[in-house]
Amino acid sequence: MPELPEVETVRRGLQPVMEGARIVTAEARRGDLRFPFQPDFAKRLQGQTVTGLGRRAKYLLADLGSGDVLLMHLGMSGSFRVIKPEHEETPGEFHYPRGKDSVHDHVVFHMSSGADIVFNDPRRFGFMKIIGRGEIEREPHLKDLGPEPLGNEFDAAMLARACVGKKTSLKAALLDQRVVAGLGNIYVCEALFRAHLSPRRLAATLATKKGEPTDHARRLVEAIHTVLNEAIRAGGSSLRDHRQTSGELGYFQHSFQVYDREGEPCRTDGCEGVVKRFVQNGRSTFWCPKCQR
DNA sequence: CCGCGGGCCTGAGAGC
DNA sequence: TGCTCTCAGGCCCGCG
Repeated sequence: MPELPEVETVRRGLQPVMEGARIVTAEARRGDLRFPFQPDFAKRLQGQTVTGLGRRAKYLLADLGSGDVLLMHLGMSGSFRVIKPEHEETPGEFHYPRGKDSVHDHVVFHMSSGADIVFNDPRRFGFMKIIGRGEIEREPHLKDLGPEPLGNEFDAAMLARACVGKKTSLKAALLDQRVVAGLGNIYVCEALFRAHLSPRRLAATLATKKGEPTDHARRLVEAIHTVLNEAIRAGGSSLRDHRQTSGELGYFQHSFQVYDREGEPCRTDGCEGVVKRFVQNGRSTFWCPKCQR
């Protein structure tokens, strides 16, 4: 499921009920997700105050009062939902479980705010892991990540530099989290479309020319900024699993220009092209061969 | 070192 | 209805 806009949507939904609140109890309702839970995972969270909730690429990081950090990843199908108390009730009163469809509810946090936070992940490609704050830079999942696409350091010069010597397609380069961290299949397709660049183009063609980033690199950075910001504003894209923490769907899928639009007309003004699909590195690429070069 | 293909899981949808 | 097949928003690993 989740690429950067979906994860950021989840972060914004969880922040008000997590930050400043205490995890009264945590439950891991099975032994593993993508990896086995650490021994005493739930116990180590019990009683911890969440002092902040951040995001790095597609990872969520909850800072804990103990100085530890809870690292969370949603995999392909992970989602969080917040179950709020119906009235102003005594904190400590739990509201979960609820509903029948809870087989894939794998982790539950009972918060001192009165909210229950439920992590659901049918495919179990997600994971949670507690690490020390000092270990963040050495953490294998984080240490090779490239720049945040919406951060200050990600610009045309940086992208151009990252493309130097790349022997792969532009599509594959943008999916490579070492080049830029947070894009996935949808937003790579959408950004390439908006920049009118072919997913088949060699990544190295964006590389720095005589110390100056190419216009193509500038266009692409601009397209990435636009598409991510719009998607965050829309609460992400809901194809099947993604939900906002309120349970509402995101609605950026209605703004897709190419993703999942095979055979439909290109939406570029004056372009008579048709959206095509083909497989690149084992993933579907959607694009308009007429206006993406 | 780099780039690619397979594998990890479950569920939805298409086709028969 | 029910079976089988393909495909899905991510990432790790092993191979060449």
